[in-house]
Formats: sequence, C-alpha cells, structure tokens
Amino acid sequence: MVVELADPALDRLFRALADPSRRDILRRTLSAPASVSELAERYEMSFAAVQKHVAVLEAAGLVRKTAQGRERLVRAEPAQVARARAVLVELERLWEARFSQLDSILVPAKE
Amino acid sequence: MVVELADPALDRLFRALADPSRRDILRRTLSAPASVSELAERYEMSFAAVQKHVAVLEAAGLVRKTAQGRERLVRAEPAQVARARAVLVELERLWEARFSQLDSILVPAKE
DNA sequence: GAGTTCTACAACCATATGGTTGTACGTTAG
DNA sequence: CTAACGTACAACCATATGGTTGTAGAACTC
Repeated sequence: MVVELADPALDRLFRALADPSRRDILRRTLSAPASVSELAERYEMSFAAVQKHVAVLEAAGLVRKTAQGRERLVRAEPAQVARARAVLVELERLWEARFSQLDSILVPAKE
Repeated sequence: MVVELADPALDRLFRALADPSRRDILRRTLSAPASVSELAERYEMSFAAVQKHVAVLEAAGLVRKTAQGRERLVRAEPAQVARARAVLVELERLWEARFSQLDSILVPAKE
C-alpha cells in the first residue's frame, strides 16, 4: 500500500488523536454510540468543551454524529482509525527495507 | 495488549505525527540517518524551523540525535512508531468487540 | 589562525488550540 | 403551554505551535 504523507486529512487525523480526552471519547464511541451529553458527564470539563472535542474528531472523520430526537448520537468511524494505522505500518515498512540496497549487494537476487 | 490511553507521551507521539514536514522527516530518517542540515536542504522553511521539527520528533521519541563531528545525525526510532500503531490496533480491537455482549446472548459460548 | 560549516538557542510574531461563559433554539415532558 | 433538556454557536482568554531572524559556539578546512 502506498500512503501519501503530505495530506491535510492525515494532519487532522493524528492531531485529533493527540489528546487524551479525544482518545477516550473515541474509545467509548467505538464500543457503543453515545450522545454528546452522555459523553460530557464523564469528564471534568464543560459541555461545550466536550462538544468541541467531538467536533475535532468529526472533522478528522473519526466520528459521525446522527440526529436522534433532541440528542446527537456520536459513533466512531473505524475506517479512519485504520487509515492512521496504515500510515504507521507503511512507515514501519520503510524501516524494514532500509538495508534493502545493501542486501541486494550481499545477497544477489535470483531473478 | 492493554494500552493506556491517558498518557502524555502518547499525546506527544500523535502530535508529532500530525505535521506533514515531520512525517516526511520521519520517513527519510527511517530509510537512512541524515544530518539536520541535510534534512533542512529538502524543505522550503528555514534551518531553525527544521531544527524545531526534529526537536518535536525527538521529544516524542520518534527520532534520536547522535553527535558525529560537528554534525548531528538524526535517526528514526521505529519502536515509537510501533507504539502508536499498537494504540490504534487496540482501538480497532474495541470496535471488533462492540457486539461481544450481544453475541454472547445470541451465540452462547461453548465453555 | 581565519574563515566556513553545522548546530543551538533566544526573542519575537501570527495563528491555532483548549478551555470558559453566555445566549439561542429545537425537542421532550408535565 | 411551560419548563426542562440537549445542542449549537459566539465571544473571549491563556497558552501552545510553527514560523522567522539574529547571535553564539563548536568543529572542520585551508
């Protein structure tokens, strides 16, 4: 898999993951959807602050909000988690390949 | 694997990954070590700006600097990339387990 | 020894971020 | 209908971030 490293969506993705409250919100909503106020109960900060965190997660595509009466159900989008993981896996692949040129000298390929 | 989500080191890790220049520096140094000035040549920004990016990567543990004469060789630390990946994998595991309780009702475990 | 190269670091600036409070509005409950 | 609830959003504030320029020192080169 080829991953484009210069991507604003990636910036938002990792940025969103760089806050413990947001990682926790993501964790909760991965297990089960929750309304914004349900989420807000769990943290010390104000409701508006939690709202902002959810908005950051939403802008990163990590979470989706759906109207449910007067509530907004927040549910995680595992596809974006997978995308972030894919980038890291790709970076690790580069590490594993770092001596490939040397290898090709020491261990000549058959074909 | 159990991953602690409320960890300042994790904040730094994801924060460091949330910038395209830093991801690129990480990519380069994963393939092969490079001095700070070698890195700086590749980007539009000033030398000092690149220095700062390297410092952010270093604080996150993603990169290590070693003195080499008057140069500082920057080399990546794949272990921290792996740590970030492990967190994401753990989150994905939660997603896969989201219906486990329901499953245990619908599909009674044998043991 | 003198000049050049590589790095470090401070000071500064504009903008982004993470928090607050306050107001407004749709929705549900009594 | 009225009150309470859940959400949205604006305004504001302190600090962090990402960039700049400038100065200084250590290490090579000649």
